Amino acid sequence: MMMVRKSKGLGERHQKIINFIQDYQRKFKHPPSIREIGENCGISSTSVVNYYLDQLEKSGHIERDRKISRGVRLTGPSPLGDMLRVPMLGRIQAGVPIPVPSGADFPLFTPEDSVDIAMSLMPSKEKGKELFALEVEGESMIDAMINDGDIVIMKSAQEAKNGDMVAVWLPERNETTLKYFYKEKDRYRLQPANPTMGPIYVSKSDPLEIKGKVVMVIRKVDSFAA
Amino acid sequence: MMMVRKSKGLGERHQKIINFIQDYQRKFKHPPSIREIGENCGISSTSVVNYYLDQLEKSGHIERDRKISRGVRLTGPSPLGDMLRVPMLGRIQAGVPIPVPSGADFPLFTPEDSVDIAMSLMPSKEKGKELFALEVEGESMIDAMINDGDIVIMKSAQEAKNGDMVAVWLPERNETTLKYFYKEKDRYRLQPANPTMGPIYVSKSDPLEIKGKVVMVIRKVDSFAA
DNA sequence: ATAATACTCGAACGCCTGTTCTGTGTCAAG
DNA sequence: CTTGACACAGAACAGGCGTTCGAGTATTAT
Repeated sequence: MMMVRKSKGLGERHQKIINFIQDYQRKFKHPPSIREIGENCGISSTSVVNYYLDQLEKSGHIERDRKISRGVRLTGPSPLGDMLRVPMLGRIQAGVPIPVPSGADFPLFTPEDSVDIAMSLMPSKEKGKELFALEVEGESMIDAMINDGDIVIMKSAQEAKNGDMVAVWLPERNETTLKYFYKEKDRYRLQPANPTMGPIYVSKSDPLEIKGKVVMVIRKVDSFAA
Repeated sequence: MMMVRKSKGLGERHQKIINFIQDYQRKFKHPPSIREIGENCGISSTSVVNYYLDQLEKSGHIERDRKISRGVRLTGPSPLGDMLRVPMLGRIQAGVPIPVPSGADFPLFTPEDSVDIAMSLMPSKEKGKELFALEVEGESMIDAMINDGDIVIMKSAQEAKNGDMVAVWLPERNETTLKYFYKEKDRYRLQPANPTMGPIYVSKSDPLEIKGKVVMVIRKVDSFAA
């Protein structure tokens, strides 16, 4: 007869160890040591922990940097990953200029009022260089498929290529708006994202300030319990 | 006279150390040791590294678990944090039923075709319980302020409260749609997110399948280089 | 029963690592 | 010049930590 007990997948201890590593990493931001794993999983010998760690490594559940302290890490669902912390600079309203990052107030850490974005979601590799976030207030951006409460992640920019979605300040209209940007013969075409709405044309001689390119839009559909 | 050199903020070495810790953590998934910091920052003595680490700790840039190996971690921009990995189940199209999670095909890890969401962005504490992501195909959801290519994060659900944004399958119309859900006297009101568009009314006697609640919408404005 | 395999423990070895102490050179204030 | 804060190097110490070895127990196959 074959063994029927638990030879197939992960044993109870394997799972316990994986869970502990995950919890420990989440809590202390660094991996546990072999002895710590043992103490918290009811294993009294470091060699036994090493025994299971070897198995978990072979089965692909963890990786190990041998010889160095706390060199274990989970491989699978990546409980921790690279993310950007984008500062939330303020709100956009139609009639109010965008509070662009005034320049060198960037190294200031604002753990609050910031948005975390998973690196894997960032389109280009504009790694948080001059990214900032704004919350949309009011429904003035509705023609850009952006609603009240949405969060737009923007990259600071003064110029734009055709097809970029940009935040522009139109002095003549006294209006901030988000539109797709197209340079035409002798004018700029600001195309709403909503295909059912028409574009705005701005002569090249008229003032037009590009504030930044939109990189991402996030809408949290709270539906906060009533 | 006061010192004018660099007493104000962070010195060159402070910055270098912070950057190294960040890069190292990103690369190896665990913090560096004091000696590793020294070697990579041009510091030949561990005591000097410790010297700077103390300063960075007092200034709040890092935290330290004393006495334990590799117990340094950045505090500010949180290069690593808790995030959810939501499986991307497929695409939504107007005339096609939503590929809901058919039940127990959940523990399968799909490192590809998944979306990482920062925990801090999740509205409620529906911690990845039955979350799944869908990519919107076509412009059929445009009345829900959702466009082609958008990613919707949904929570599996068969019922909904008033005000929830839900994905519903309307057998009579043979249509999948995202709408705000309101239960009225003898009918359901499906309100588009776009205020300029009118609602759809469905009699309570008519069939209506709620597939899930929309938790978040993400639009990546690629503007992929032309 | 015997052998093989899986699992567990304890201890010891030795490198890794954080901490601490002593010493040196610089620079500005007194 | 002296003093003292500051930046840095080097060495030494003590404990942390991964690794390895020997041995014991239980379960299963032969």
